[in-house]
Amino acid sequence: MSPYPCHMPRTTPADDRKYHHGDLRAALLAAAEAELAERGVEAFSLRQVAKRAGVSHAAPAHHFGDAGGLLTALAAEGFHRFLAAQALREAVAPPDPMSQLVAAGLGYIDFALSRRALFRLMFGSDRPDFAHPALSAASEAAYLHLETQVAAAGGSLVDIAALWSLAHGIADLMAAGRLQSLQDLAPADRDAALSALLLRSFPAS
Amino acid sequence: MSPYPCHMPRTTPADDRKYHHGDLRAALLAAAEAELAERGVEAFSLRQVAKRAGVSHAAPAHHFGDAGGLLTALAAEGFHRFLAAQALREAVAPPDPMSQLVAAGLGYIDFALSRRALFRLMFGSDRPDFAHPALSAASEAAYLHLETQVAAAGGSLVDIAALWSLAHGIADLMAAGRLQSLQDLAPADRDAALSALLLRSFPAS
DNA sequence: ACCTTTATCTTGACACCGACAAGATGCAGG
DNA sequence: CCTGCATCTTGTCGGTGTCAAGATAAAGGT
Repeated sequence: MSPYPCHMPRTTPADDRKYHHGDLRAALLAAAEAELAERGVEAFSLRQVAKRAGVSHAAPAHHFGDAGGLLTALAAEGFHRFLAAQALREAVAPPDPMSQLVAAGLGYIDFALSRRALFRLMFGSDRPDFAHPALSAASEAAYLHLETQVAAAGGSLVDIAALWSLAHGIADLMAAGRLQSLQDLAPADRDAALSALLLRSFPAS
Repeated sequence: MSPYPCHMPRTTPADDRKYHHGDLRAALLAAAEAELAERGVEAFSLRQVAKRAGVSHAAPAHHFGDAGGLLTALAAEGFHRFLAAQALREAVAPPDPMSQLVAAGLGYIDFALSRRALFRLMFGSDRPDFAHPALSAASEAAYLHLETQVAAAGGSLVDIAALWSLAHGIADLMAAGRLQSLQDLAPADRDAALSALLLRSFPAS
């Protein structure tokens, strides 16, 4: 009697449930993100992730070491999507530096609201290892993007701190549901209000 | 043979280790805050808190229900200290509304830096029950303080969102160690830089 | 004074969790 | 074919939160 229920191959090539999964690493990351979204960072469970991916409870260890390793990889991936969310806003904004700056801020907030748990993992958790090369590089890239944009708008180091803090504060508070007056606005009005808010970080304008 | 090691009364009246502790609730809150500061929100353990307070692992349940209850009470206490930190800054600041507003912002940041874990529990965690009367009232009081101050300075609802977001963003990012350029400044220079930063949220000034 | 009620705290149990060790399985290269 | 290795499984350990049951002390009524 084989202790493993499913050895026979399936019809679809991208199937799970083979002993050697094929792309378990990616599957675990996807499962982890889903778990994170459903249960939050603080109730995150490695065994639950494994179960969701249809794999034994110790399988993640081989790919990520421990729970922190998985969360580290997830946070790194998160920073890439974070930049993608900003790029999405920048693509439909006027090309002048100031508009691009505001667009990046809106993307920052979009990301925080659409992926609350991931956002908190990246900015409000000690569990990921921020010294890990992959995560360190990813977060560095996000900071660099901000730095470049502020420089293009003729801003200084202080302006970086101002814009970043303001965008981050709005994003974090809204993600926590503490700026309901803003959240209740219609999307268009909301964007306008947020844009006006973000512009305050640059006193010159 | 009694299973309990210490039944005899002690010399000091405020001693622990009696079967009926006397003020276990407060002792647990203090132990919980110490645990929180040492191990962070995410590694917080109810049994560890009980051990630190010198009490059995199920003792907290009677006073707080479950782990969430203890964290809820802790967060509520945190909001009181949060207001106290702001009052400390306001007391040494000029009495004009604008200076008071900046002082409150500095107190906000002071609190986040001196009690990182507690700050994260209050603003970046889902574990406390924010619908609980005690916590709800405490956090409401903090918001009301901000609202009153902004109104005194002739500000609107948007100004509340702006100042709050900026102060919160600075506090959260600094608590995460992500604004090192500001953190490295000497205290006096740091306060000056932060004050200038906070003033940006009011475009008129 | 004694007895009962109630609040407080302890012990014990259960399921779940993260980490480790050992074994099963399949792939790849000799 | 068969040997080596990466991959995945099972089993186990200590730790954790929560519940149930019991022990203890304080309070209150008779």
